[in-house]
Amino acid sequence: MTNLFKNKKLRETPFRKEVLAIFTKYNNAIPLSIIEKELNEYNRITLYRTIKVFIEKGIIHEISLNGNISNYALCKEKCDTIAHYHQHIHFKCNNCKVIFCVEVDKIPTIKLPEYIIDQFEIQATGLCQKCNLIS
Amino acid sequence: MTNLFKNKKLRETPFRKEVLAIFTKYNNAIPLSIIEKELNEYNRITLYRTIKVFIEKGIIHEISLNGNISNYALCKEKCDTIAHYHQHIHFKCNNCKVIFCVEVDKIPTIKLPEYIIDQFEIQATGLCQKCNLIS
DNA sequence: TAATTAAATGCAACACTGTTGCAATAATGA
DNA sequence: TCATTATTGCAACAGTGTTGCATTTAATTA
Repeated sequence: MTNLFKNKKLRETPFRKEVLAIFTKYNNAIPLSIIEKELNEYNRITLYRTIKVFIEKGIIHEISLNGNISNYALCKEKCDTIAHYHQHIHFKCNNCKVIFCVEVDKIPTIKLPEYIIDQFEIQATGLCQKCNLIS
Repeated sequence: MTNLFKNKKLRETPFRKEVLAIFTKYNNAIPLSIIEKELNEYNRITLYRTIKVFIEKGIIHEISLNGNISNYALCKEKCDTIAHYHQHIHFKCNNCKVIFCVEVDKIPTIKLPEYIIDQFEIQATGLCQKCNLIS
């Protein structure tokens, strides 16, 4: 994945590598606060711009669930500068509060008489496997 | 609807009536900026607390679409202090940028092997009827 | 490898949003 | 009408988003 930055026409800097490494370490969506904790040292403006450019280039995507601060997760699909294409839903566990990107075979579609839909996003809340086993 | 506040155990104040009137005037979700423009005079802390308590009491609900500031819309269903129950999806028109709450007969369900889902929310983007006719 | 150039970073600075404690004010029920 | 309790407004602060500009660094070319 060394050439991810090159593919996206981004310069490969130590800071960007560090931030990317944090995203690959986690396999779920994470808020800024976790990224900040993982970084030994950082400049908040650079981090802000790094997140922004990662989203623009389709490296990560933002997940805004109502009442929650934004979370970010790696894009697994062929996202690019033009658009994000996701075959997954966003699931938030009400117990552990973790937000997962869950891959699904097909996103159910819905027809609306008065609207032309070109993208769907599904957010769900409930219990993740781990929390379900415990309770 | 005069007794809406009484039902929710909220005092009926001039300011709350004003804010509620703005919500009923619009038939789509609106951001804080529109509410602020509609109010002749307001205190931002009071507005902040009004929005907060309206959400808590199930009078309005918040809609956070990725990359957008929060929008708010009246709850049409039997929402209360405990939970919001919505039989609608949130649709954002890519052209006019308006966010609509679109009532649907049934929300499609999805089964995930490792998660127990208890609530769904669907967000869609595309073109609304008006913008579709124009283009 | 060194020089060039264009991008990325860091600083300063500001605006906006979210949030609390507390005193003043207003709505409700008796 | 009065007492009680919720609501409002002020002051104040923290956090986040954002920009311009000078400095530094990565990538490119000679």
